[in-house]
Amino acid sequence: MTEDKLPTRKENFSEWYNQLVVKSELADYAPVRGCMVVRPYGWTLWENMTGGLDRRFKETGHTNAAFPMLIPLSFFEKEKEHVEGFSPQLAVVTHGGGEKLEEPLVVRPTSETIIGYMYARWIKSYRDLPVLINQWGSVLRWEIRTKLFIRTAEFYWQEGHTAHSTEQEAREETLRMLDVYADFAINDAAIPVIKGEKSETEKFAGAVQSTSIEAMMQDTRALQSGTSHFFGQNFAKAFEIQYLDPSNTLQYCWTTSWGLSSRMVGAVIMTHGDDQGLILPPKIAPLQVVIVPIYKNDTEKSSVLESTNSVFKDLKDSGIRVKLDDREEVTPGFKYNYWELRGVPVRIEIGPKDVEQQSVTVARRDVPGKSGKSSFTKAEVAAKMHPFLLEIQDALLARATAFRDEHIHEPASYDDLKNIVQDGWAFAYWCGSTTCETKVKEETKATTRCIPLEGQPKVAGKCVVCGNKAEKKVYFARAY
RNA sequence: CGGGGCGUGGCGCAGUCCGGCUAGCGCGCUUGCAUGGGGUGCAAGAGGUCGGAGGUUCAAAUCCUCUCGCCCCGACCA
Repeated sequence: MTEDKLPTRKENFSEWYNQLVVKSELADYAPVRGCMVVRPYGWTLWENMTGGLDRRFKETGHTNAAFPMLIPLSFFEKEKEHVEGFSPQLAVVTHGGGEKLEEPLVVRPTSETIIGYMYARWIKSYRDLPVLINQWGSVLRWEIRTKLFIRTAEFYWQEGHTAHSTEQEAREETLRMLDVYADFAINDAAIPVIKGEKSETEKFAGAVQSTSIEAMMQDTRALQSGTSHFFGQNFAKAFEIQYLDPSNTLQYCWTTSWGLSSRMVGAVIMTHGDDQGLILPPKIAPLQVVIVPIYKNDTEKSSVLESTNSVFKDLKDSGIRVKLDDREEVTPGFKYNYWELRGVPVRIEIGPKDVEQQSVTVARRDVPGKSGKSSFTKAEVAAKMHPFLLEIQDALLARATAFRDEHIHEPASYDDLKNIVQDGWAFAYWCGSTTCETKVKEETKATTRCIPLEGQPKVAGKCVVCGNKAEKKVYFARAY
């Protein structure tokens, strides 16, 4: 375990991220290229995220199930765009039990095909609809360039798959789950996101329409943090997912899928972290409070530990995720840096002076140095901690929102757009043509992120690239 | 696929050109003592078939041949 200083975000944002993930013990590199090991601290963070999502899925009527990891290769060939989109990324199992398999099996890169196959068997009548199933698991997409949490071959996620009797109901489901993702991102992860529709080139392979939530990282690059797809009847026709309607006519279902992955962990790191390390939002932080005792000799030690123990108990009893760092072999200063690197939202310091005054010193992770320190009386710590954590949660969201808004600009011209996307997002009229989109990508590396669902102008304008009539505005940005 | 670079304790490196005692250094790790309100100091330890195979030699981390792996740049792909 190395505890050297991180590079600053300004010096080298990418290197800051790579080292931070490893040093904070969120994750580590696995012996297989492209794969990562999620360490206990990182997995606890992910669990706190999945918990918030899973609760929301249940509230919106979904139930969990599990589908197999291995999928017959032939399944992928049933939907044309789907196979074209995924075949370069597939890992294929050709042997089992020492023998060559009759049909190769694909390690799932996503589960539309196998779930579609099962839905076709289960759905017979309009009375069986809607089917609202979610699956938690991992998937594998072959990747060369990897970055822990952001792009790895295997990653953890959930994928919801639903089938409906009408187009409208399926479209509503897609937007409902996009709202769930946005609500989670904003309120739990304190990440402001923009909901929008993907362009033809950016949408999911096989979808009629893809929508996503897009977040801005501190290097101003965009990160797609959750997606929701409307498939129309594409998969229903490929897998014959059919039902008899009330008039005894055979109909194809309308299906959707939606997913949010462990990439969200990367989003939390790159949205909130600073040069000292992680800054975790209290709602999802594995530890919300860490207590550091300070003493010089045995006399001080016993009175200080008495105080830390009682504060620890008060906080724990009130439902706070708290840790007492009573290690004797490292100094308090070392512990400050250690827990700051790991992003614990609140640090409580208790020394002889605090004991004497029946108080504790409280330091906020999101406000470094003396200005983030204040004093609570010992008796009120537990009562004050809940609102204090909420205040921090709000401050993180406000800071991230301000940062994002400062880096979104509306270009006055195409040249202006080229400048803007070097250090921000450009919000501009776009005619919708792939030609214009591709031109921007080739000349600036920026792609269209999404056509936002909200905040569209009432009147048409001119495409920032070609000058033709444009109905809607889109975000252009460099993306992960 | 083309060009360049690197493999030496857990991590980062020196030593290789010009072969020679027991292969060093920093960080980390273990133990002890002191220290303790912002990355503490001192001392004693543990830990290496020098990427692998073969060869030259009295003697190889060092020279020769083959081989494996990784990184960077370019090409290709999205």
